[in-house]
Amino acid sequence: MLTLEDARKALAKGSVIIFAGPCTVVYEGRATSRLGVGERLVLIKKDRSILVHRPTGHEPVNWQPAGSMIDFLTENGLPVIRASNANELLKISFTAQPSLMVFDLRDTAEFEMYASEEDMKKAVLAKPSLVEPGFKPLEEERQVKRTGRVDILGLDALGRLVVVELKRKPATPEDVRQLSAYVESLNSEFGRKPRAILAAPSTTKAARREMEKTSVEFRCLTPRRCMQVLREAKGLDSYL
Amino acid sequence: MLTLEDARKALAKGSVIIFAGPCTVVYEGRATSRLGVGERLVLIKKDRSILVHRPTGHEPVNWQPAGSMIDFLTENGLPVIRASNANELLKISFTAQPSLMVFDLRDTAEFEMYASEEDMKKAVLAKPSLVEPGFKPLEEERQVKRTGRVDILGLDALGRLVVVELKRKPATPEDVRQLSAYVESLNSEFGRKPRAILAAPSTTKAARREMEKTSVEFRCLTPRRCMQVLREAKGLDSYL
DNA sequence: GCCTAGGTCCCGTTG
DNA sequence: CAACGGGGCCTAGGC
Repeated sequence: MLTLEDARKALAKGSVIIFAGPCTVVYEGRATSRLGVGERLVLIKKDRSILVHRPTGHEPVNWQPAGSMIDFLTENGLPVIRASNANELLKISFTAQPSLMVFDLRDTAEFEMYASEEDMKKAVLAKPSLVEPGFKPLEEERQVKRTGRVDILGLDALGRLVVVELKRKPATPEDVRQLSAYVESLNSEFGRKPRAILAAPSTTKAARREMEKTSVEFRCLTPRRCMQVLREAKGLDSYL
Repeated sequence: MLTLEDARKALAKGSVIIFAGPCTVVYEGRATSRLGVGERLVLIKKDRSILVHRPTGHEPVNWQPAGSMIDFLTENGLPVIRASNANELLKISFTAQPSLMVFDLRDTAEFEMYASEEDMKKAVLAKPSLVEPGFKPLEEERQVKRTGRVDILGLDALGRLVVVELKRKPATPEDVRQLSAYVESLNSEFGRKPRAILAAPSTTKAARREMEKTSVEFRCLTPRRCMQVLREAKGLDSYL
């Protein structure tokens, strides 16, 4: 039978802890929440992130991000977990003795994710015609100066400035507004409107309406196609 | 020693399952990911949501939302979990015998959250002067017709139409664009520009610039203040 | 430290 | 069903 003292030691040692049992949960911070008695799992990781999971749902019902201060207390003979940081407090009060499990997890593997918006950008830089024939991205340095608002700056076949926004999901009116706001700021800076191209697998209807109003152009581009292009480019690289 | 057959039965019965052990994870779907060998916790909930947790970090490294199809297989004498839905596949392959835990969690409690944007709206409807002296929200019916884009429609002390956008966090340029897009659509519909008020605890600098350009007004309003007003309104209700 | 943008975001609500 | 916006979003990157 593991005790709170075991939990303290395990956490100090860098283990992962799970409590399983009936509890109530109170949270005060950016918002406030209350959760009555029910049986839940409480995960405490070695970085002192903490998750309260109900028996359903992808998302934890309550949590505290990594780096919080974790205290194990006893109130009325039952365990209480306090997880706090500068502005927030999470308090988990068990209403019966929970079971306690300790895990020593070694995990140093790298996590690799593909088909992100960043990958789409790499693909377009490797093969600019994905945007349109004759499209030429500006050199990296001039890209960087404009970073943060637009994904790719370039010139079209006629030498006109083009701002390209990439989306891995169907484009929304929000995406269109973001792009046309950027066009406007370039316009007032240089006195000339650049072309704007929104490259995404599709658009919502409202986005399409917004595009017509603001003369943002749509170019169909899927993450899948971009990954193909990246594979081909890589294959070519290793061949050469 | 629990077996995969036990896991199948537990899941069918509505229990929550945790596997703990070394595994690799492959995901194919909206994106693609690869995770090499490492020791992790795999939670499978009764709604067949599934979470793969590494020893650090609030977020699961891989997952599948509720309702996926879960298969427990054996490959080379070791357990494999396949969690799939129409378009996505998550495959967890253990590289050594994992431990298996089963939990029967009863949890029917209601989760209550306060200080949401919705609560801010309630507070303003209870005490419209939170927006400005003389502000009068339109009746609920005329609100509803306009729902989905703007939080509150009302009239100011001079009878002018006012659209109010509430935010519980510092207002961003995106928030300003959203509001002014709405103002524009009302303008082209009625031929007259309504006033626009963004009520939030603060604004980012870029948002402030965007507000000046588009004549969106700022009103400082915190979730905390709104909760006070709601408590007072409630207290008054129970007194009357 | 603030601020911005992405995410397999998830999730609820509405048309 | 798509679509739209909130969230204690979290997290990574820039400045």
